[in-house]
Amino acid sequence: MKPENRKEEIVITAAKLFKEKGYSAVTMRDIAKAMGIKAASLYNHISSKQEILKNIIISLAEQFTQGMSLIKNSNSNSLEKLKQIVILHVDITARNTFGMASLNNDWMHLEEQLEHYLKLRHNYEDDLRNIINQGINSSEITNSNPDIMLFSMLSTLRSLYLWVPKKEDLNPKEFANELSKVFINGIKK
Amino acid sequence: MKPENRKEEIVITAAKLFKEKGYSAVTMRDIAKAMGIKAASLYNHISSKQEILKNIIISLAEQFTQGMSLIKNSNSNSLEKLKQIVILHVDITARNTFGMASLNNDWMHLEEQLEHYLKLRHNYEDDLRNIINQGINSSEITNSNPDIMLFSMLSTLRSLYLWVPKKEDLNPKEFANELSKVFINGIKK
DNA sequence: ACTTCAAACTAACACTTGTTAGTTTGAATT
DNA sequence: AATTCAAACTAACAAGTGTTAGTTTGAAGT
Repeated sequence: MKPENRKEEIVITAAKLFKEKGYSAVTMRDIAKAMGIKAASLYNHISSKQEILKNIIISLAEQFTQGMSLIKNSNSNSLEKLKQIVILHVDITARNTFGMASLNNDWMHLEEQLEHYLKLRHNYEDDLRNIINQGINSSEITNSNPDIMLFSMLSTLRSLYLWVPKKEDLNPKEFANELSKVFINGIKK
Repeated sequence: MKPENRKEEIVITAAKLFKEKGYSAVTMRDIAKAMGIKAASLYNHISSKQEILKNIIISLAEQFTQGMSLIKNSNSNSLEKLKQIVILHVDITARNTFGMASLNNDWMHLEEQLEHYLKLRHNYEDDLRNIINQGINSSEITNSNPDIMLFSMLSTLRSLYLWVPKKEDLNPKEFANELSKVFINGIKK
């Protein structure tokens, strides 16, 4: 039986600091100070700094993988699937703004888990690309460069962690809905 | 008369490494090794690690500011201005993929120049927001949440450094043109 | 040949890093 | 009252950090 609570506190505190300064610039002493304890005490709950990063990133990456799996196997059409993907990103980001910063900016500091992470990310991108291509084939989506659409969507969705916290007035559902409209219809009147 | 060439080499080498691992994770010894010299030798050309970061980021930030100034004072309509902004980003990014990573991810490690940088960035965002609002007023742009359009565009443009190097087949002009189409018309057929 | 000087070097510094070992605390359980 | 144990502590480590001081190298200009 592990003290899962205290460990979770450490991971959350660390994620907050990682968002501000990045993994490498945050020291174990920084994390400890933010919790009001000494650095050595952290090791009663976690085994290494690396383990904190792994906990933040891998759990998020797997949430995305799982969400994508549901969406791609649903029988919605492509545009509906894309909307659901926007919702997936907004939801996960809204529940974990701090961790999303690490997922985006500190994944390269993963050690043992780097390969696993890269595999998940690659598969996720492939799934998204497939949905776009299916949309082009079914004439739901305009037949221009699918990589550019993929890039544009993914860049925006990956940056959500920077904007979601600033838009607390808009609830996640509304935010996702407005954002989908921009992707799908563009900004032109 | 300063050895501006060697200094520039250091800055470029550092930017490459900063892109891979981030400012904090790159040591002066890393930079030196990449140039085939010893860390202490770097100090014949630069005064500190911080100065390298400043050189990378501030020059880029000022290029954006200058470009924006030309665009906002032109007498194009709003959609044309937005196209020109896409071109601005693609051009600067294509000429400096490494530095753009630092601009996006390491600006918070600026010290003396942090305030200056934040001011430039804030003004840039305001200018872009104004162009969008003008487009809404002139009925060129759809009257939905302008912050979401701003966010979507800016996220994509800021992530260009990740994608431009992978798309060497597409020339910058074409890339910018395709990307503008996605922003303006969306992905729907 | 002599001087100059950019640009490299060696050696060292004070400080910070992640982490370990061993110890103390204090509340809950027996 | 005695025991247990999670969770804190102090003290220390080996390695790595940015940076400085002083020295050597070697090509270019006189």
